[in-house]
Amino acid sequence: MSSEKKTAAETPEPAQPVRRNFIREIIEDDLKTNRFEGRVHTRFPPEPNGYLHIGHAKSICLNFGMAKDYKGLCNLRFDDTNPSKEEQEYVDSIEQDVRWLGFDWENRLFYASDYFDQLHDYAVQLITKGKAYVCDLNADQVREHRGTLTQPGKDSPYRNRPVEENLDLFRRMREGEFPDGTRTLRAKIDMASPNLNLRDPVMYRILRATHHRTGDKWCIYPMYDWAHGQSDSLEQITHSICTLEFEDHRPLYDWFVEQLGIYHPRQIEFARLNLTYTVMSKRKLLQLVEEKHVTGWDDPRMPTISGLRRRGYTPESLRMFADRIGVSKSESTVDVATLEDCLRDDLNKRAARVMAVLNPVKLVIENYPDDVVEELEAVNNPEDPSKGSRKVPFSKVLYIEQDDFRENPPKKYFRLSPGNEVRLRYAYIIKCVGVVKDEKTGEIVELRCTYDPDTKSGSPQSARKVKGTIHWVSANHALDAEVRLYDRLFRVENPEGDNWKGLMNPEAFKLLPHCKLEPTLAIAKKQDRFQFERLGYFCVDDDSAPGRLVFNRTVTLRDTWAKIEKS
RNA sequence: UGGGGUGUAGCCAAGUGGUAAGGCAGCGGCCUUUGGAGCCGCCAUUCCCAGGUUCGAAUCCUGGCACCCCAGCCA
Repeated sequence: MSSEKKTAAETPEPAQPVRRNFIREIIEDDLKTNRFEGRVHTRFPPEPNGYLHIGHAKSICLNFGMAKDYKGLCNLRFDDTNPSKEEQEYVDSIEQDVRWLGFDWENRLFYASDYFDQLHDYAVQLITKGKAYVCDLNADQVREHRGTLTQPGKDSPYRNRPVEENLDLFRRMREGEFPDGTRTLRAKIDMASPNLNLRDPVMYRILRATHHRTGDKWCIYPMYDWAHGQSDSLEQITHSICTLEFEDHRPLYDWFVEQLGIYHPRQIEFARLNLTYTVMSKRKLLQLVEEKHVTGWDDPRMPTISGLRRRGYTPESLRMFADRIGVSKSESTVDVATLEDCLRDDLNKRAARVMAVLNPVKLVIENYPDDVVEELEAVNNPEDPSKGSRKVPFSKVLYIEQDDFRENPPKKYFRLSPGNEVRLRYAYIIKCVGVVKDEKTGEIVELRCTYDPDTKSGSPQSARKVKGTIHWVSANHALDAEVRLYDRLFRVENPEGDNWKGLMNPEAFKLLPHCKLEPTLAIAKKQDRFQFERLGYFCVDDDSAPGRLVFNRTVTLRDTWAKIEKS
């Protein structure tokens, strides 16, 4: 975004007509009433305790997207207040993922830990005002005093310590005089509040853990509620967008900034994303990784951004998805078909078409000369003529897909069967005249066909129509490749309950070690994406190397035949 | 049975007192040298339920019901 363009007074109307949502309404209202001097400044605040998933992508698109649409800014801030769970590996992956998604925080990369000193000073201020106290209760005792959902809590016996004593104790907490968990600093609010977050919430706990950025400087660490709002305030955030479960925390968020008398951002909550056939909680994703149910955070079956990237999803398709599903406050589970459609929509326009045979069966054209190789013209992308065409070698011996031949074809089967004709894409119409089987297993090992030389694609006499067109590769020219077929991680829409791991889809990964590809693919580079005609979209996997090609299936094409056959 | 939220089609989601957008899925059809793509059509007499206000209610009022979140020194 260029920095020169902001005429402060003009209404920062979104450039394109965009989908309305309640957050835009709030922002536009705040702009109208000049609540934040016409500024819009958001932030994406991940905790670096795991890899980002597609639910985070929704939040990233929302936060960066709102900032962009209203000519504002969006910060990246790591919420790193719990060193026992956070690691540098995670911050690195998060930065990479946000960037890959297409967003830029420019020079505004922050950490809650940047504010540890300031937060400490703020805490001293609250103590001095009599609004916070050091509590000697241990965790169990604090719980006992908290009361229940229906019963008020009891005041801590340490609640009314003199300010001087609190100041002294807090200093000694910070200096490491007390063991972990023996004391906390608590806000003095209301132990009888119906909102449990207001029953004297803990602000600091004693925790001896090495922080990935501050090392061993601190042995007390701020809690989320104490750190988050103040960080927002320090960064002059206008709209602090978070998920629904923090709605109950908003009174506390507001209470802290008001007691401190500092700049007051506005917290807005929206519903987190759920997707069918997968799990989204960080806890469960971590478990899948640690227990080796998947190969890692970037396993192509994972709903993580790195998994989707490796699977072959594009940033564009993920942004399109975020846009399509919208933002609201009602709990929702989006059909994964919506995601898949976004990918197809994007790649249909961009991905080069190519022919690949995943489950090959040999096909011999009996009346085709033994030693001839024709170079046939094939269109690279019918949706985009500017992508031109390429030459594909054709010869007497080919491979076709096992699925494209049926000895006993069902009704409406348009592909090859004994005595039937089919077009070989970009080549000739052929007829099946024989089937060679393995004597022992009965398995079909070879199809014998004849071709009609008058039907060459593009030739004037090629107008003859047949019902089906199938893809093929020339056996002598084919490249060998490994193809990894991926599908939904779980067998059921909503994998819940204690047995959720038992609901995993054993078919989510299938290895095809010997697929046959047209020779064009020899130059495919990592992350290149293609449409394998009639099959789906595929990308070159990170494991791929020259001479050892590895492709991942990102998503299949829509398959009308599969539907017909099912019914 | 405390507090905070949410209920519009199979799944998302607009709608802000004037007569139910859009997308996904599904279903028909056209077209097609990808059973792809594209195109056309269908898909809520009704908005959780019941009353009420109004000429007029998904929108306002009253009373119910259902579901989600909160009792970490996690975020």
